[in-house]
Amino acid sequence: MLKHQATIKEIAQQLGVSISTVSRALQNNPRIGLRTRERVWELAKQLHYRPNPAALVLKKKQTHTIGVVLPFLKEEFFSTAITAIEDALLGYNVVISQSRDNLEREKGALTTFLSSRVDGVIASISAETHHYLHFRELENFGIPVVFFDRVPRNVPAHKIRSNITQAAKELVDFLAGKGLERIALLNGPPQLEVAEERQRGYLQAMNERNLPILPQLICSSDLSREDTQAKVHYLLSREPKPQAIITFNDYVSLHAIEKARSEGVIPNQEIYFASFANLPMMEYAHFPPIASVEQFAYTMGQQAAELLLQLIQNPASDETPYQEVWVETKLVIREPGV
Amino acid sequence: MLKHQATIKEIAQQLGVSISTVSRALQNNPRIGLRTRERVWELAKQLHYRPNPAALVLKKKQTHTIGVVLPFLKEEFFSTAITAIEDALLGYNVVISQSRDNLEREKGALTTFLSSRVDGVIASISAETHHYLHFRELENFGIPVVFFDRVPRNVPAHKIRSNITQAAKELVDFLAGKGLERIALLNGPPQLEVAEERQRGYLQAMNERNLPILPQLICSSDLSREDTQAKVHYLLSREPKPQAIITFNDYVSLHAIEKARSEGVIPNQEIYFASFANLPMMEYAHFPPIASVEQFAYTMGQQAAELLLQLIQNPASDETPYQEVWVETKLVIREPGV
DNA sequence: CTGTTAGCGCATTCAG
DNA sequence: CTGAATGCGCTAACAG
Repeated sequence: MLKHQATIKEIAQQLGVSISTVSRALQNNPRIGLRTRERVWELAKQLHYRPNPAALVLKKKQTHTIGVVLPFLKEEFFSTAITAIEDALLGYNVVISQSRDNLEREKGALTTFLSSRVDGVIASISAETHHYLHFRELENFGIPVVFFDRVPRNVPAHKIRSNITQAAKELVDFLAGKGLERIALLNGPPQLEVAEERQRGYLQAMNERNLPILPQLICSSDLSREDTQAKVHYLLSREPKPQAIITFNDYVSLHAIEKARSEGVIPNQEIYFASFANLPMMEYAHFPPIASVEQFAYTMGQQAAELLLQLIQNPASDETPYQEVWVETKLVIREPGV
Repeated sequence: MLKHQATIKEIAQQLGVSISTVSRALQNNPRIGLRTRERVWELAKQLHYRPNPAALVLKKKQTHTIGVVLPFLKEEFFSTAITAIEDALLGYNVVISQSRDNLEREKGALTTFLSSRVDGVIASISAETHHYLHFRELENFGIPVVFFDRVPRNVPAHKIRSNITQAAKELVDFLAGKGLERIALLNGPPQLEVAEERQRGYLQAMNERNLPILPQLICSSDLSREDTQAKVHYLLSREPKPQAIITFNDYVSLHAIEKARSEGVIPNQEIYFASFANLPMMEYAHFPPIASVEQFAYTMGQQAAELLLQLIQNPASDETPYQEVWVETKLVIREPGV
């Protein structure tokens, strides 16, 4: 039982040298004699010495910790992004916090991050988030914030995003190519820029193809299963019924399809479903959306981490412009004949 | 732009009092006059003062941080457990690290935890982990470690576990009740106690029911899709073929079923599949296992967190016995007529 | 009721 | 080549 983490002071005492000698030796400072350095290193190893990060933080003003807030870890899109962030931020501690699509939780996470003096923050905002003051506060303290995927709307910030507008157009084009006309949009919370973009792309494509834009076929869910299914019920009771429904993401799609089936609809036959994310688990789903926009979660996480790293290293003066990085998407079609 | 976190020193200077007065006032120490306390609090608020945790750590020897290592965040069982841990450990920072079923990564995570002086660790070991020295090292430094679900085999430790042996028996009983006799076991890595328990329960139940125990129908996967599918190929080429396959968990089951289908088997008709975990996503799977053991991930995470909290608070002398907590399981049958 | 001081573990400046 | 002294932000024992 050691029960105690060794300090340079102890090493110094045992070796009969001064603390600063040990400190320097441990940093392989050439000013310290080779012989001494070796002795110090040896004893350090023997005592399982590890520098106390708290002391380092106090001196260096850098915690080597970054905070990540995102809605749900259980969504594979986000857990994959986390993996990328971990990989890109080797040497940093990554503290993760789930907002669970709740603004108050999100604020709480940021407060914790501020208190613990993280060096930077990566965020994907909650479905409830309609202002970004809590993020701005971090920036006021010089802590850079990079958003990915769910970025705030109409707000200058560092953003890693997919070209959702374009992807939404491709989705409409694909469905229209199948001869479908009444295409509905079951979107996510309007305060999310990614929702606005879906709608923009949807409208553009519908217009370009001279398809009818029916306001009653455009609605949005707060992403809960209940709300999604209520909206599906609403859509299915319109006249004429939609022939296709584009949903905010694969989870919404799954919930939507479940509801549609319970109302007697045969998915991707009577009504086509298409969505965003292209989660791996869709491969095993009974009734997956027929098409989904692959969003490359790993790449997004990676880009976010790399940008943050850059912002942390370069002082980030007040004049530094906000960066926007665009990540490719890819339309994945699931042919029915499996 | 503030760009600078205020300190008690600054507050003290601006108020013309001493540092310790401020420190005490902020702790609402009654020794400080009410008037002074109010002034301190007010200025602190105004300056957005937040205590520097690094300084606190240096004094108090407590980081209020706990580390969690587990195989994959993207497995819903684990992300749910994390959520429970977060909920139970309010006020603590939770640092998460994925081993990705890799021993070296697991060791790396623990080294980081040791360096950063976490107050405790919660772990679910990797598929490769066959010794626990890296965990013992933390304990040698007085850092308590609680394992959940994937606990090390034949090693005294704090463990939160399901009664897997019992659950495995129920699984066999269920399948035998359907008149099936040749029941195979596609298990996980043998070094996991949870794998051993599956086998124990399987063997017991098979024996009690006088069913044939065929060694060639018992094998284990390293949990990768490839290995799982290779083992399925092996099982399907035995003579006589198994009538049912119990798999390590739902993911293995999904991969197994996928392979079986590609070999022309109709799942849960020609060959029945049953497994552990009962992931919510199974509800949407095309060919889910017919039965799955619900393991209550949230409860397990919660119990782990609560036990850890207790260990952190109670000094944990060398005499403290290792605790074992058992969490209920529940057999969930998915009736085919959906 | 309040101030002074020491010290947590470490890097670093200034002296030898 | 090495040591002494200082300070990072904070608490707490000791002194008034």
